[in-house]
Amino acid sequence: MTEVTLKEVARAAGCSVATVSRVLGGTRPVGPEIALRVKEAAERLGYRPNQVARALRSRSTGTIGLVLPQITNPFFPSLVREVEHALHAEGRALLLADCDDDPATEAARITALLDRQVDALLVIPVDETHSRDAVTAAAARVPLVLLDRGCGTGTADLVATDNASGMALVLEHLAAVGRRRVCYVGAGGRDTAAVERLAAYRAGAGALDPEAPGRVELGDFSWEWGRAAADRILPFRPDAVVCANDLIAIGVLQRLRQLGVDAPGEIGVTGFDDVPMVGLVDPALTTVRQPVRELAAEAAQLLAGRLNGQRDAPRRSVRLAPELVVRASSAPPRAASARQAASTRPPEEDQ
Amino acid sequence: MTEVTLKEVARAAGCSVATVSRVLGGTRPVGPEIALRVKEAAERLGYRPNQVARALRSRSTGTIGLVLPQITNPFFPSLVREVEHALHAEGRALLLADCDDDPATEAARITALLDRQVDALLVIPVDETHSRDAVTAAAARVPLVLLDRGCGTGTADLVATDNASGMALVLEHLAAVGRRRVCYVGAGGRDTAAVERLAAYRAGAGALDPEAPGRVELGDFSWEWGRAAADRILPFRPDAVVCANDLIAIGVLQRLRQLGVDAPGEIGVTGFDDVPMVGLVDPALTTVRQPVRELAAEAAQLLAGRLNGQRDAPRRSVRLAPELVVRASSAPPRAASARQAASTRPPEEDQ
DNA sequence: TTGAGGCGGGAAATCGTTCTCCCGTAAACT
DNA sequence: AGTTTACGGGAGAACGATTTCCCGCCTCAA
Repeated sequence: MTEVTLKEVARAAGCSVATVSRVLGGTRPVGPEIALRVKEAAERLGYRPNQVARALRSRSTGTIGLVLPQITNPFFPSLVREVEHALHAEGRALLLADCDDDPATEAARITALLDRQVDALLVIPVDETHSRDAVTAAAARVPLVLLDRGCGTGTADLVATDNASGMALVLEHLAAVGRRRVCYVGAGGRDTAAVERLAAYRAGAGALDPEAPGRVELGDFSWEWGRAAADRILPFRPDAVVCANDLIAIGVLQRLRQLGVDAPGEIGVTGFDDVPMVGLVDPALTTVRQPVRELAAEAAQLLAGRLNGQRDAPRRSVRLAPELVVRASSAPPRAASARQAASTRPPEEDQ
Repeated sequence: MTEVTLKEVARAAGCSVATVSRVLGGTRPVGPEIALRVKEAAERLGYRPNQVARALRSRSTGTIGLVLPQITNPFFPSLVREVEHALHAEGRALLLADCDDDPATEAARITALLDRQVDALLVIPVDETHSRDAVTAAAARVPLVLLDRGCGTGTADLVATDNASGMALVLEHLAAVGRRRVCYVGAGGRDTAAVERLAAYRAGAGALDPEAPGRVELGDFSWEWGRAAADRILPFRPDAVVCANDLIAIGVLQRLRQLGVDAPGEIGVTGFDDVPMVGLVDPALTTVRQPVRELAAEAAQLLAGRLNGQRDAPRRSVRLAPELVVRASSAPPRAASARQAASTRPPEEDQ
């Protein structure tokens, strides 16, 4: 009554375990009358194959490890959700590991997952440089796809948002609504999200104003930093603040409001990620939406490919284009000329 | 070079696999010189025990399944984080399953995890009634702890916040700041969070105002509903709105501001959960903080107990007391008498 | 009629552990 | 001295599936 095994099904169906395995797995043709008896017996006994035994024999657990910096970072839950759905749709399961933003914990989690014989790993690295050793070591043992963030170059497959083009979209948009005196509130972390967005800002802001690439304040990805940064960028007298993610942008907006600065009338603000909570700030935040579902789907597909023999295909690096979501926080400034305002679509209403 | 097994370590150390297993597992005393040779060989070869084989033999995977309604619900990430840390600290791993708020998916995920031979399950049920069958069936096969939400009575162990006392704290507090004309914006879902909070409101609100228990609007746990509900409760002319969770409260606050209603001057608002984003609304939200870490720790400990033989101990139901966090959104109303205001601690500053 | 080939089915090896026997030898007791 | 423990160690049976052989039978062609 405890656990129905192949052997018991075999006895009930009056045949050998090999035959039962073949019927249930469809591995080899089996005579129709025996096949029926087997299926019936399995059904009647409520047989469920033991995945552990199956894994031991076939050297595949059907399990994928996901290692991420901090599940409490509001960008990750939706990504985790999509990954979970993509994997379960293929009959795989997800082992989740949270690193607390600490590279040492990350390394420990990775080896723990490898010990559990995961078929593959999805890793969102904590730190571009400090994560590298653990990631490359792991990539030598199982297929490994870096997700959302890179980690050195060429160490593993990568599926991430194209941060550079996202930032370019933001800068183009700001130019279109007539903002020139932009500045940047970013994160000083060594993860690629922080690094690439900053680099893209520096590369693109010069087109708006030669001084703009220099007007940069770096902290972390929190709204507390956004609040603090607001005070530090005011001396620049900017007409737009480009933020490295939504949390920072929200903090900036809050502090500006507190200081009585009109946004977007006086200063426009943009974010990055389009996390759910941008829907509740006022003014609604213009931001760059990461293609979360597509990231997850692409990563899952890449993994599936690696697991089906394409183990030694060349490393792939997939960049998915993000989408600019224009909302109220970057509406044309009060002082904008009529020409510019007319040539621009009005920001969409707060959803 | 692919995978170091016990057999290879045994050969390198010049002894049998049984001995190696005993040395590494500490199962039985082994002669000191052989023990040293074994440890050295294992170290040198970089031996890592295959957890799958170990699981098959010892009938324990060291793996725990966590089944939750929606990881994108902002209350869950911190809970998941604490659970993950608690489990990894004991050398276990976490299989995560997201149900999309759908009982059918929930049932499928549960059986998928059981097929994977999880040692135990943590379940945050989607629906008090529709989740019941799957949960009781699963509880018959492995230790199962319901987390944060119940599911019928007596079907499994339970670790949750004491919603009733949390709601009581809110009502007491509102009384203390001199608010009487309260109403409730809740969720009509069949999960216990919704049900218990509503019941506690109905039970306690009568002490403030005989009419209060009747002033109830039910929707779901979203801030969209909070916005909509704000319009529906205004005809009550309340001086306080008690919300079933923080998202609803945030929506209510937003809509009130939009309508030009002064909060907390005219209407006080309270939430429930203390999710991170309450830090960024204005006025800062008075809410009930769930003891997330303690919930996770208690659940992990309960599981550990069940896994160490106390399989048949009587079902436990642990309720942890939440804590009222007083912030600006429930400050005494403008019209409050000096007597009441004086007898009340001023709301703490926005953190 | 007979040998080759296909096909349905079973026996048993295998995956990498853990754990139960069992066997020697040395120490301790009668 | 003889018998019993105690103990260190090995051989091998599980665990529950998959998979490789191999065998008997039936069919078809020579």
